[in-house]
Amino acid sequence: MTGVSVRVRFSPAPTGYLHVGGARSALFNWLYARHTDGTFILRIEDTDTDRSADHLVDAIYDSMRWLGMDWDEEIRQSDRFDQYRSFANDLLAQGKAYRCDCTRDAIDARNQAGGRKTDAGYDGFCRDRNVAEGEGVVVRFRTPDEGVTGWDDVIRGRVEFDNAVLEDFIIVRSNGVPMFHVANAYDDATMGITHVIRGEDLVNTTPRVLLLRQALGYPDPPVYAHLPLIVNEKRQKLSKRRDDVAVGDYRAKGFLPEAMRNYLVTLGWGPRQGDEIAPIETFIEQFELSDINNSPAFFDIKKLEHFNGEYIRALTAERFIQEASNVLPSSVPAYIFQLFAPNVQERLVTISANPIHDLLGWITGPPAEPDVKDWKKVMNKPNVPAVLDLVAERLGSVEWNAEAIEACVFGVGTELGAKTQLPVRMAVSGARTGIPLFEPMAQMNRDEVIRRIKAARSRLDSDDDGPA
RNA sequence: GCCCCGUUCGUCUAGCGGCCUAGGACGCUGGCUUCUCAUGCCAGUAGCACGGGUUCAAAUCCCGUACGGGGUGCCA
Repeated sequence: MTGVSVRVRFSPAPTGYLHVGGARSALFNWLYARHTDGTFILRIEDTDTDRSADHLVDAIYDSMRWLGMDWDEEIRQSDRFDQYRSFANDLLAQGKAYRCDCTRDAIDARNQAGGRKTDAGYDGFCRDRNVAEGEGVVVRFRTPDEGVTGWDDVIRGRVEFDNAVLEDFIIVRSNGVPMFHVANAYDDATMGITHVIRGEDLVNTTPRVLLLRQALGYPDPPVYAHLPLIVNEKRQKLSKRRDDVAVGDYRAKGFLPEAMRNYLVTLGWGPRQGDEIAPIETFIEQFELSDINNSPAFFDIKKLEHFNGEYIRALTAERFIQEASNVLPSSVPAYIFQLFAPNVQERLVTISANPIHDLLGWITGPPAEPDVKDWKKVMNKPNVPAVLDLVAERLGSVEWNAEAIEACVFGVGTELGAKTQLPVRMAVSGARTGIPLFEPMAQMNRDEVIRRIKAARSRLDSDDDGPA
Protein backbone atom coordinates (compact mmCIF):
# COMPACT_ATOMS: atom_id res chain seq x y z
CA MET A 1 0.00 0.00 0.00
CA THR A 2 2.89 2.32 0.63
CA GLY A 3 3.76 3.11 -2.91
CA VAL A 4 3.50 -0.45 -4.09
CA SER A 5 0.40 -1.23 -6.06
CA VAL A 6 -1.91 -3.82 -4.59
CA ARG A 7 -2.05 -7.21 -6.29
CA VAL A 8 -4.57 -9.70 -5.02
CA ARG A 9 -5.80 -13.00 -6.35
CA PHE A 10 -8.77 -15.26 -6.05
CA SER A 11 -7.60 -18.84 -6.42
CA PRO A 12 -10.38 -21.37 -6.69
CA ALA A 13 -9.76 -25.05 -7.18
CA PRO A 14 -12.02 -26.23 -10.00
CA THR A 15 -13.21 -29.29 -8.13
CA GLY A 16 -16.80 -28.09 -7.94
CA TYR A 17 -19.01 -25.19 -8.82
CA LEU A 18 -18.36 -21.79 -7.30
CA HIS A 19 -20.13 -21.71 -3.97
CA VAL A 20 -21.13 -18.75 -1.86
CA GLY A 21 -18.07 -19.02 0.37
CA GLY A 22 -15.76 -18.86 -2.60
CA ALA A 23 -17.80 -16.09 -4.14
CA ARG A 24 -17.48 -14.06 -0.96
CA SER A 25 -13.68 -14.56 -0.95
CA ALA A 26 -13.55 -13.52 -4.59
CA LEU A 27 -15.72 -10.52 -3.85
CA PHE A 28 -13.57 -9.27 -0.98
CA ASN A 29 -10.45 -9.59 -3.11
CA TRP A 30 -12.18 -7.80 -5.93
CA LEU A 31 -13.48 -5.04 -3.67
CA TYR A 32 -10.04 -4.51 -2.23
CA ALA A 33 -8.40 -4.40 -5.64
CA ARG A 34 -10.94 -1.90 -6.91
CA HIS A 35 -10.74 0.13 -3.72
CA THR A 36 -6.99 0.47 -4.06
CA ASP A 37 -6.87 0.68 -7.85
CA GLY A 38 -4.89 -2.51 -7.68
CA THR A 39 -4.86 -5.65 -9.75
CA PHE A 40 -7.29 -8.51 -9.34
CA ILE A 41 -5.97 -11.82 -10.57
CA LEU A 42 -7.86 -15.03 -11.17
CA ARG A 43 -5.66 -18.02 -10.49
CA ILE A 44 -7.06 -21.45 -11.23
CA GLU A 45 -5.52 -23.87 -8.76
CA ASP A 46 -5.83 -27.09 -10.68
CA THR A 47 -2.79 -28.94 -9.41
CA ASP A 48 -4.98 -31.86 -8.44
CA THR A 49 -5.29 -33.25 -11.95
CA ASP A 50 -7.59 -36.04 -10.84
CA ARG A 51 -10.26 -33.77 -9.48
CA SER A 52 -10.07 -30.69 -11.65
CA ALA A 53 -12.21 -30.36 -14.76
CA ASP A 54 -12.46 -27.81 -17.54
CA HIS A 55 -16.21 -27.45 -17.43
CA LEU A 56 -15.89 -26.52 -13.77
CA VAL A 57 -13.46 -23.78 -14.70
CA ASP A 58 -16.07 -22.47 -17.10
CA ALA A 59 -18.66 -22.58 -14.35
CA ILE A 60 -16.39 -20.44 -12.19
CA TYR A 61 -15.98 -17.92 -15.01
CA ASP A 62 -19.76 -17.81 -15.43
CA SER A 63 -20.50 -17.20 -11.80
CA MET A 64 -17.79 -14.57 -11.47
CA ARG A 65 -19.06 -12.70 -14.49
CA TRP A 66 -22.63 -13.03 -13.35
CA LEU A 67 -21.71 -11.36 -10.08
CA GLY A 68 -19.98 -8.61 -12.00
CA MET A 69 -16.46 -9.39 -10.86
CA ASP A 70 -14.01 -8.73 -13.67
CA TRP A 71 -10.40 -9.84 -13.40
CA ASP A 72 -7.31 -8.17 -14.78
CA GLU A 73 -5.02 -11.16 -15.17
CA GLU A 74 -5.43 -14.88 -15.19
CA ILE A 75 -3.15 -17.87 -14.80
CA ARG A 76 -3.73 -21.56 -14.60
CA GLN A 77 -1.42 -23.58 -12.40
CA SER A 78 -1.54 -26.62 -14.62
CA ASP A 79 0.38 -24.53 -17.17
CA ARG A 80 3.20 -24.04 -14.71
CA PHE A 81 3.96 -27.54 -13.45
CA ASP A 82 7.50 -27.32 -14.83
CA GLN A 83 8.26 -24.25 -12.79
CA TYR A 84 6.94 -25.83 -9.60
CA ARG A 85 8.95 -28.96 -10.30
CA SER A 86 12.15 -27.07 -10.78
CA PHE A 87 11.44 -25.17 -7.60
CA ALA A 88 11.02 -28.49 -5.78
CA ASN A 89 14.23 -29.80 -7.36
CA ASP A 90 16.10 -26.77 -6.10
CA LEU A 91 14.93 -27.51 -2.59
CA LEU A 92 16.00 -31.09 -3.02
CA ALA A 93 19.43 -30.03 -4.25
CA GLN A 94 19.87 -27.67 -1.33
CA GLY A 95 18.94 -30.32 1.19
CA LYS A 96 15.81 -28.40 2.19
CA ALA A 97 13.69 -31.29 0.98
CA TYR A 98 14.17 -35.02 0.67
CA ARG A 99 12.63 -38.08 -0.90
CA CYS A 100 10.51 -40.41 1.13
CA ASP A 101 9.08 -43.85 0.36
CA CYS A 102 7.08 -44.40 3.53
CA THR A 103 3.55 -45.68 3.16
CA ARG A 104 0.79 -44.34 5.35
CA ASP A 105 0.60 -47.69 7.10
CA ALA A 106 4.30 -47.71 7.88
CA ILE A 107 4.09 -44.21 9.36
CA ASP A 108 1.09 -45.14 11.48
CA ALA A 109 2.80 -48.27 12.70
CA ARG A 110 5.89 -46.34 13.77
CA ASN A 111 3.79 -43.75 15.54
CA GLN A 112 1.98 -46.47 17.41
CA ALA A 113 5.19 -48.24 18.35
CA GLY A 114 6.67 -44.94 19.52
CA GLY A 115 3.70 -44.29 21.79
CA ARG A 116 2.38 -41.46 19.64
CA LYS A 117 -1.13 -41.15 18.31
CA THR A 118 -1.57 -42.97 15.04
CA ASP A 119 -2.64 -39.68 13.50
CA ALA A 120 0.36 -37.82 14.88
CA GLY A 121 1.70 -37.12 11.41
CA TYR A 122 4.93 -37.90 9.68
CA ASP A 123 7.91 -38.62 11.91
CA GLY A 124 10.78 -37.60 9.66
CA PHE A 125 11.90 -41.18 9.13
CA CYS A 126 13.45 -40.59 5.70
CA ARG A 127 15.23 -37.35 6.45
CA ASP A 128 18.69 -38.88 6.10
CA ARG A 129 17.95 -42.06 4.23
CA ASN A 130 18.85 -40.76 0.76
CA VAL A 131 15.90 -42.46 -0.87
CA ALA A 132 16.26 -42.76 -4.63
CA GLU A 133 13.65 -41.78 -7.18
CA GLY A 134 11.15 -44.48 -7.87
CA GLU A 135 7.68 -45.87 -7.57
CA GLY A 136 5.68 -44.51 -4.61
CA VAL A 137 8.35 -41.97 -3.75
CA VAL A 138 7.31 -38.46 -2.71
CA VAL A 139 9.32 -35.35 -1.89
CA ARG A 140 8.92 -33.87 1.58
CA PHE A 141 9.89 -30.46 2.83
CA ARG A 142 12.17 -30.48 5.83
CA THR A 143 10.52 -28.23 8.42
CA PRO A 144 12.61 -26.62 11.16
CA ASP A 145 12.59 -28.43 14.48
CA GLU A 146 12.67 -25.27 16.53
CA GLY A 147 11.38 -21.75 16.45
CA VAL A 148 8.06 -20.36 15.40
CA THR A 149 6.48 -19.42 12.11
CA GLY A 150 3.88 -16.72 12.24
CA TRP A 151 2.44 -13.61 10.68
CA ASP A 152 0.40 -10.55 11.55
CA ASP A 153 -3.03 -11.25 10.16
CA VAL A 154 -5.00 -8.11 9.30
CA ILE A 155 -8.15 -9.69 10.64
CA ARG A 156 -6.89 -11.96 13.37
CA GLY A 157 -3.78 -10.27 14.71
CA ARG A 158 -0.63 -12.23 15.42
CA VAL A 159 -0.90 -15.92 14.58
CA GLU A 160 1.97 -18.25 15.41
CA PHE A 161 2.76 -21.93 15.04
CA ASP A 162 5.57 -23.80 16.76
CA ASN A 163 7.72 -25.28 14.06
CA ALA A 164 7.97 -28.39 16.20
CA VAL A 165 4.33 -29.21 15.48
CA LEU A 166 4.77 -28.82 11.74
CA GLU A 167 5.41 -32.15 10.11
CA ASP A 168 7.63 -32.66 7.08
CA PHE A 169 4.85 -32.26 4.53
CA ILE A 170 4.76 -33.54 0.99
CA ILE A 171 5.64 -31.08 -1.75
CA VAL A 172 5.71 -33.43 -4.73
CA ARG A 173 3.32 -36.34 -5.09
CA SER A 174 4.53 -39.76 -6.16
CA ASN A 175 3.08 -39.07 -9.61
CA GLY A 176 5.47 -36.15 -9.94
CA VAL A 177 2.85 -33.40 -9.61
CA PRO A 178 3.70 -30.70 -7.06
CA MET A 179 1.28 -30.07 -4.20
CA PHE A 180 -0.75 -26.88 -3.95
CA HIS A 181 1.49 -25.44 -1.20
CA VAL A 182 4.36 -25.30 -3.63
CA ALA A 183 2.34 -23.72 -6.37
CA ASN A 184 0.81 -21.36 -3.87
CA ALA A 185 4.10 -20.18 -2.39
CA TYR A 186 5.82 -19.98 -5.76
CA ASP A 187 3.00 -18.11 -7.48
CA ASP A 188 2.32 -15.66 -4.70
CA ALA A 189 6.01 -14.83 -4.66
CA THR A 190 6.65 -14.63 -8.38
CA MET A 191 3.38 -12.91 -9.21
CA GLY A 192 4.08 -10.22 -6.65
CA ILE A 193 0.92 -10.83 -4.66
CA THR A 194 0.76 -8.18 -1.94
CA HIS A 195 -2.32 -9.30 -0.02
CA VAL A 196 -3.71 -12.76 0.47
CA ILE A 197 -7.40 -12.61 1.30
CA ARG A 198 -8.97 -16.04 1.79
CA GLY A 199 -11.06 -18.20 4.06
CA GLU A 200 -10.10 -19.01 7.61
CA ASP A 201 -10.02 -22.67 6.73
CA LEU A 202 -6.64 -21.97 5.15
CA VAL A 203 -4.84 -20.62 8.23
CA ASN A 204 -3.27 -23.96 9.00
CA THR A 205 -1.61 -24.10 5.62
CA THR A 206 -0.12 -20.64 5.96
CA PRO A 207 2.98 -21.61 7.96
CA ARG A 208 3.83 -24.20 5.30
CA VAL A 209 3.60 -21.61 2.57
CA LEU A 210 5.62 -19.15 4.61
CA LEU A 211 8.37 -21.72 5.16
CA LEU A 212 8.42 -22.68 1.50
CA ARG A 213 8.60 -19.06 0.53
CA GLN A 214 11.57 -18.45 2.76
CA ALA A 215 13.28 -21.48 1.27
CA LEU A 216 12.57 -20.07 -2.16
CA GLY A 217 14.39 -16.91 -1.21
CA TYR A 218 11.46 -14.54 -0.94
CA PRO A 219 11.69 -13.38 2.64
CA ASP A 220 8.98 -10.69 2.54
CA PRO A 221 5.59 -12.34 2.84
CA PRO A 222 2.37 -10.78 1.62
CA VAL A 223 -0.16 -9.36 4.03
CA TYR A 224 -2.58 -12.07 5.10
CA ALA A 225 -6.24 -11.55 5.82
CA HIS A 226 -8.11 -14.69 6.84
CA LEU A 227 -11.83 -14.24 6.39
CA PRO A 228 -14.36 -15.62 8.85
CA LEU A 229 -16.17 -18.64 7.48
CA ILE A 230 -19.71 -18.62 6.17
CA VAL A 231 -21.65 -21.24 8.09
CA ASN A 232 -24.96 -23.11 7.96
CA GLU A 233 -27.70 -23.13 10.59
CA LYS A 234 -25.63 -25.61 12.59
CA ARG A 235 -22.73 -23.16 12.53
CA GLN A 236 -20.61 -25.42 10.41
CA LYS A 237 -18.61 -24.41 7.40
CA LEU A 238 -20.79 -24.48 4.31
CA SER A 239 -20.28 -27.71 2.48
CA LYS A 240 -21.01 -28.44 -1.15
CA ARG A 241 -22.48 -31.79 -0.27
CA ARG A 242 -24.57 -30.88 2.72
CA ASP A 243 -25.69 -27.37 1.90
CA ASP A 244 -27.32 -25.80 -1.08
CA VAL A 245 -24.66 -23.27 -1.90
CA ALA A 246 -23.71 -23.14 -5.57
CA VAL A 247 -23.92 -19.59 -6.87
CA GLY A 248 -25.45 -20.96 -10.06
CA ASP A 249 -28.34 -22.43 -8.07
CA TYR A 250 -29.28 -19.05 -6.70
CA ARG A 251 -29.14 -17.64 -10.18
CA ALA A 252 -31.46 -20.40 -11.36
CA LYS A 253 -33.84 -19.72 -8.50
CA GLY A 254 -34.37 -16.15 -9.58
CA PHE A 255 -31.98 -14.15 -7.47
CA LEU A 256 -30.54 -11.02 -9.01
CA PRO A 257 -26.74 -10.78 -9.19
CA GLU A 258 -26.77 -7.32 -7.62
CA ALA A 259 -28.77 -8.63 -4.67
CA MET A 260 -26.53 -11.65 -4.21
CA ARG A 261 -23.42 -9.56 -4.40
CA ASN A 262 -24.78 -6.97 -2.01
CA TYR A 263 -25.82 -9.62 0.47
CA LEU A 264 -22.44 -11.32 0.30
CA VAL A 265 -20.75 -8.02 1.10
CA THR A 266 -22.57 -7.88 4.44
CA LEU A 267 -21.22 -11.25 5.54
CA GLY A 268 -18.20 -10.35 7.61
CA TRP A 269 -18.16 -6.72 6.73
CA GLY A 270 -20.53 -3.79 6.98
CA PRO A 271 -20.43 -0.17 5.99
CA ARG A 272 -19.51 1.92 9.02
CA GLN A 273 -22.26 4.29 8.23
CA GLY A 274 -24.97 4.24 5.64
CA ASP A 275 -27.39 1.67 4.36
CA GLU A 276 -26.36 -1.94 3.96
CA ILE A 277 -28.19 -1.99 0.65
CA ALA A 278 -26.23 0.33 -1.59
CA PRO A 279 -24.60 0.51 -5.01
CA ILE A 280 -21.39 -1.47 -5.23
CA GLU A 281 -19.44 1.73 -5.87
CA THR A 282 -20.25 2.83 -2.34
CA PHE A 283 -18.77 -0.35 -0.94
CA ILE A 284 -15.72 -0.14 -3.16
CA GLU A 285 -15.11 3.30 -1.76
CA GLN A 286 -15.52 2.25 1.88
CA PHE A 287 -13.98 -1.22 1.86
CA GLU A 288 -11.03 -1.76 4.20
CA LEU A 289 -9.51 -5.09 5.18
CA SER A 290 -9.10 -3.96 8.76
CA ASP A 291 -12.86 -3.51 9.05
CA ILE A 292 -13.63 -7.13 8.33
CA ASN A 293 -14.83 -8.88 11.46
CA ASN A 294 -13.55 -12.16 12.70
CA SER A 295 -16.49 -14.34 13.65
CA PRO A 296 -18.36 -16.75 11.40
CA ALA A 297 -21.45 -15.53 9.55
CA PHE A 298 -24.63 -17.51 9.00
CA PHE A 299 -25.88 -17.52 5.42
CA ASP A 300 -29.41 -16.28 6.01
CA ILE A 301 -31.61 -17.00 3.02
CA LYS A 302 -34.42 -14.91 4.52
CA LYS A 303 -32.28 -11.83 4.48
CA LEU A 304 -31.02 -12.62 1.00
CA GLU A 305 -34.66 -12.80 -0.10
CA HIS A 306 -35.32 -9.44 1.42
CA PHE A 307 -32.37 -7.97 -0.44
CA ASN A 308 -33.60 -9.60 -3.63
CA GLY A 309 -37.08 -8.16 -3.18
CA GLU A 310 -35.59 -4.71 -2.73
CA TYR A 311 -33.52 -5.07 -5.86
CA ILE A 312 -36.44 -6.42 -7.86
CA ARG A 313 -38.59 -3.46 -6.89
CA ALA A 314 -35.76 -1.10 -7.79
CA LEU A 315 -35.49 -2.51 -11.31
CA THR A 316 -36.69 -0.35 -14.17
CA ALA A 317 -39.93 -1.65 -15.68
CA GLU A 318 -38.04 -2.57 -18.84
CA ARG A 319 -35.40 -4.61 -17.11
CA PHE A 320 -37.93 -6.33 -14.89
CA ILE A 321 -39.98 -7.38 -17.89
CA GLN A 322 -36.85 -8.56 -19.63
CA GLU A 323 -35.67 -10.64 -16.67
CA ALA A 324 -39.08 -12.12 -15.98
CA SER A 325 -39.79 -12.90 -19.61
CA ASN A 326 -37.06 -15.51 -19.49
CA VAL A 327 -38.91 -17.48 -16.86
CA LEU A 328 -42.58 -16.91 -17.70
CA PRO A 329 -44.69 -19.98 -16.99
CA SER A 330 -46.70 -21.34 -19.93
CA SER A 331 -49.88 -20.40 -18.09
CA VAL A 332 -49.11 -16.70 -18.50
CA PRO A 333 -49.28 -15.18 -22.00
CA ALA A 334 -46.80 -12.40 -22.66
CA TYR A 335 -49.49 -9.75 -23.17
CA ILE A 336 -51.03 -10.53 -19.78
CA PHE A 337 -47.64 -10.33 -18.15
CA GLN A 338 -46.86 -7.00 -19.80
CA LEU A 339 -50.18 -5.62 -18.66
CA PHE A 340 -49.67 -6.54 -15.01
CA ALA A 341 -45.89 -6.49 -14.71
CA PRO A 342 -45.82 -3.60 -12.23
CA ASN A 343 -48.21 -5.47 -9.94
CA VAL A 344 -46.03 -8.55 -10.15
CA GLN A 345 -42.77 -6.69 -9.67
CA GLU A 346 -43.94 -5.37 -6.35
CA ARG A 347 -44.80 -8.82 -5.07
CA LEU A 348 -41.92 -11.08 -6.09
CA VAL A 349 -39.18 -12.30 -3.82
CA THR A 350 -37.47 -14.20 -6.61
CA ILE A 351 -37.99 -13.89 -10.34
CA SER A 352 -39.27 -17.36 -11.01
CA ALA A 353 -42.11 -19.16 -12.73
CA ASN A 354 -44.19 -20.40 -9.81
CA PRO A 355 -44.93 -17.14 -8.07
CA ILE A 356 -45.69 -15.52 -11.42
CA HIS A 357 -48.09 -18.32 -12.21
CA ASP A 358 -49.79 -17.89 -8.85
CA LEU A 359 -50.20 -14.19 -9.46
CA LEU A 360 -51.39 -14.27 -13.08
CA GLY A 361 -52.11 -17.82 -14.18
CA TRP A 362 -55.81 -17.71 -13.32
CA ILE A 363 -56.57 -14.85 -15.68
CA THR A 364 -56.31 -16.86 -18.87
CA GLY A 365 -56.09 -20.28 -17.27
CA PRO A 366 -58.27 -22.07 -14.74
CA PRO A 367 -58.54 -20.63 -11.21
CA ALA A 368 -56.35 -22.08 -8.52
CA GLU A 369 -57.75 -24.81 -6.33
CA PRO A 370 -58.49 -22.85 -3.16
CA ASP A 371 -56.73 -23.52 0.09
CA VAL A 372 -59.33 -25.00 2.44
CA LYS A 373 -58.58 -22.70 5.33
CA ASP A 374 -58.61 -19.61 3.15
CA TRP A 375 -61.85 -20.69 1.52
CA LYS A 376 -63.60 -21.11 4.84
CA LYS A 377 -62.27 -17.86 6.15
CA VAL A 378 -63.69 -15.96 3.20
CA MET A 379 -66.75 -17.95 2.21
CA ASN A 380 -68.21 -19.13 5.51
CA LYS A 381 -69.83 -15.78 6.14
CA PRO A 382 -73.61 -15.35 6.28
CA ASN A 383 -74.00 -12.95 3.36
CA VAL A 384 -71.72 -14.65 0.90
CA PRO A 385 -74.36 -16.65 -1.02
CA ALA A 386 -76.44 -13.54 -1.52
CA VAL A 387 -73.38 -11.53 -2.54
CA LEU A 388 -72.34 -14.10 -5.12
CA ASP A 389 -75.84 -14.41 -6.52
CA LEU A 390 -76.30 -10.70 -6.91
CA VAL A 391 -72.83 -10.01 -8.31
CA ALA A 392 -73.25 -12.80 -10.86
CA GLU A 393 -76.54 -11.32 -11.94
CA ARG A 394 -75.43 -7.69 -12.15
CA LEU A 395 -72.19 -8.53 -13.95
CA GLY A 396 -74.33 -9.87 -16.77
CA SER A 397 -75.41 -6.41 -17.81
CA VAL A 398 -72.63 -4.12 -16.66
CA GLU A 399 -70.26 -2.40 -19.04
CA TRP A 400 -67.18 -4.63 -19.28
CA ASN A 401 -64.33 -2.56 -17.92
CA ALA A 402 -62.49 -2.36 -14.63
CA GLU A 403 -64.23 0.76 -13.34
CA ALA A 404 -67.70 -0.59 -14.03
CA ILE A 405 -66.88 -3.99 -12.55
CA GLU A 406 -65.49 -2.36 -9.45
CA ALA A 407 -68.55 -0.15 -9.07
CA CYS A 408 -70.79 -3.15 -9.49
CA VAL A 409 -69.01 -5.31 -6.92
CA PHE A 410 -68.84 -2.56 -4.32
CA GLY A 411 -72.36 -1.47 -5.14
CA VAL A 412 -73.62 -4.89 -4.14
CA GLY A 413 -71.56 -4.61 -0.99
CA THR A 414 -73.20 -1.35 -0.03
CA GLU A 415 -76.60 -2.71 -0.82
CA LEU A 416 -76.23 -5.85 1.24
CA GLY A 417 -74.00 -4.39 3.93
CA ALA A 418 -71.35 -7.00 3.24
CA LYS A 419 -67.75 -7.37 2.12
CA THR A 420 -67.82 -8.31 -1.52
CA GLN A 421 -64.33 -8.03 -2.90
CA LEU A 422 -62.90 -11.03 -1.07
CA PRO A 423 -65.61 -13.58 -1.97
CA VAL A 424 -65.54 -12.48 -5.59
CA ARG A 425 -61.76 -12.70 -5.63
CA MET A 426 -61.90 -16.17 -4.16
CA ALA A 427 -64.50 -17.26 -6.69
CA VAL A 428 -62.72 -15.84 -9.71
CA SER A 429 -59.04 -16.43 -8.92
CA GLY A 430 -59.22 -19.25 -6.41
CA ALA A 431 -57.04 -17.41 -3.93
CA ARG A 432 -57.52 -15.03 -1.04
CA THR A 433 -54.60 -12.85 -2.02
CA GLY A 434 -53.20 -11.45 -5.23
CA ILE A 435 -52.89 -8.42 -7.43
CA PRO A 436 -55.76 -5.88 -7.60
CA LEU A 437 -58.82 -7.73 -8.87
CA PHE A 438 -60.82 -5.65 -11.28
CA GLU A 439 -58.34 -4.98 -14.04
CA PRO A 440 -57.62 -8.68 -14.50
CA MET A 441 -61.35 -9.42 -14.42
CA ALA A 442 -61.88 -6.93 -17.22
CA GLN A 443 -59.32 -8.87 -19.25
CA MET A 444 -61.32 -12.03 -18.84
CA ASN A 445 -64.35 -13.18 -20.75
CA ARG A 446 -67.54 -11.97 -19.09
CA ASP A 447 -69.26 -15.33 -19.27
CA GLU A 448 -66.25 -17.08 -17.77
CA VAL A 449 -66.23 -14.70 -14.82
CA ILE A 450 -69.91 -15.26 -14.18
CA ARG A 451 -69.45 -18.98 -14.57
CA ARG A 452 -66.74 -19.02 -11.89
CA ILE A 453 -68.87 -17.02 -9.50
CA LYS A 454 -71.78 -19.36 -10.00
CA ALA A 455 -69.51 -22.36 -9.56
CA ALA A 456 -68.32 -21.01 -6.25
CA ARG A 457 -71.90 -20.33 -5.30
CA SER A 458 -72.97 -23.87 -5.94
CA ARG A 459 -69.95 -25.15 -4.13
CA LEU A 460 -71.29 -23.33 -1.08
CA ASP A 461 -74.56 -25.24 -1.45
CA SER A 462 -73.08 -28.64 -2.02
CA ASP A 463 -70.81 -28.80 0.98
CA ASP A 464 -70.42 -26.75 4.09
CA ASP A 465 -66.80 -27.62 4.47
CA GLY A 466 -65.71 -25.75 1.41
CA PRO A 467 -63.63 -27.29 -1.35
CA ALA A 468 -62.75 -30.95 -1.12
C1' G B 1 -5.60 -36.31 20.92
C1' C B 2 -2.63 -32.19 18.89
C1' C B 3 -2.54 -27.24 16.52
C1' C B 4 -5.20 -22.68 15.23
C1' C B 5 -9.36 -19.41 15.62
C1' G B 6 -13.85 -17.36 17.42
C1' U B 7 -17.99 -15.59 21.10
C1' U B 8 -22.61 -7.91 20.75
C1' C B 9 -30.51 -8.99 19.97
C1' G B 10 -33.03 -15.63 16.93
C1' U B 11 -29.82 -13.84 12.39
C1' C B 12 -26.23 -10.18 9.78
C1' U B 13 -23.80 -6.14 11.75
C1' A B 14 -22.22 -0.82 14.25
C1' G B 15 -19.06 -0.15 18.34
C1' C B 16 -11.62 0.71 18.18
C1' G B 17 -11.62 2.99 26.88
C1' G B 18 -16.03 7.84 28.56
C1' C B 19 -20.84 10.20 23.16
C1' C B 20 -23.81 2.98 25.16
C1' U B 21 -29.99 3.53 29.93
C1' A B 22 -25.50 -0.62 23.20
C1' G B 23 -27.24 1.92 17.13
C1' G B 24 -28.96 -0.15 12.22
C1' A B 25 -30.84 -4.26 9.18
C1' C B 26 -33.47 -9.17 8.53
C1' G B 27 -37.14 -11.93 11.16
C1' C B 28 -41.28 -11.71 14.37
C1' U B 29 -45.55 -8.78 16.68
C1' G B 30 -48.91 -4.58 16.51
C1' G B 31 -50.79 -0.11 13.97
C1' C B 32 -51.70 3.27 9.70
C1' U B 33 -52.41 3.42 4.24
C1' U B 34 -55.40 0.04 1.06
C1' C B 35 -60.49 -3.63 -3.37
C1' U B 36 -57.27 -8.62 -0.69
C1' C B 37 -52.13 -9.45 -0.61
C1' A B 38 -47.75 -6.88 -1.32
C1' U B 39 -45.38 -2.11 -1.11
C1' G B 40 -44.75 2.25 1.93
C1' C B 41 -44.78 4.52 6.80
C1' C B 42 -44.91 4.17 12.34
C1' A B 43 -44.23 1.43 16.80
C1' G B 44 -42.73 -2.83 19.67
C1' U B 45 -39.66 -7.35 20.66
C1' A B 46 -34.77 -9.04 21.82
C1' G B 47 -28.09 -8.90 22.84
C1' C B 48 -22.32 -7.35 25.08
C1' A B 49 -21.14 -16.12 27.02
C1' C B 50 -19.12 -16.51 32.26
C1' G B 51 -15.36 -15.30 36.06
C1' G B 52 -11.26 -12.53 37.46
C1' G B 53 -8.08 -8.44 36.72
C1' U B 54 -6.07 -3.30 34.62
C1' U B 55 -8.38 1.70 34.85
C1' C B 56 -11.33 7.42 37.76
C1' A B 57 -14.09 4.76 33.74
C1' A B 58 -14.55 -1.64 29.87
C1' A B 59 -19.02 -4.25 25.08
C1' U B 60 -14.21 -2.13 24.08
C1' C B 61 -7.45 -3.87 27.12
C1' C B 62 -5.25 -8.54 29.82
C1' C B 63 -5.82 -13.58 31.97
C1' G B 64 -8.74 -17.82 32.78
C1' U B 65 -13.28 -20.90 32.16
C1' A B 66 -17.24 -22.56 29.24
C1' C B 67 -19.17 -23.26 24.64
C1' G B 68 -18.62 -23.25 19.32
C1' G B 69 -15.81 -23.76 14.88
C1' G B 70 -11.58 -24.79 11.57
C1' G B 71 -7.34 -27.83 10.51
C1' U B 72 -4.90 -32.27 11.26
C1' G B 73 -4.76 -36.23 3.03
C1' C B 74 0.11 -38.00 -2.15
C1' C B 75 -7.72 -32.03 -1.68
C1' A B 76 -7.46 -26.73 -2.03
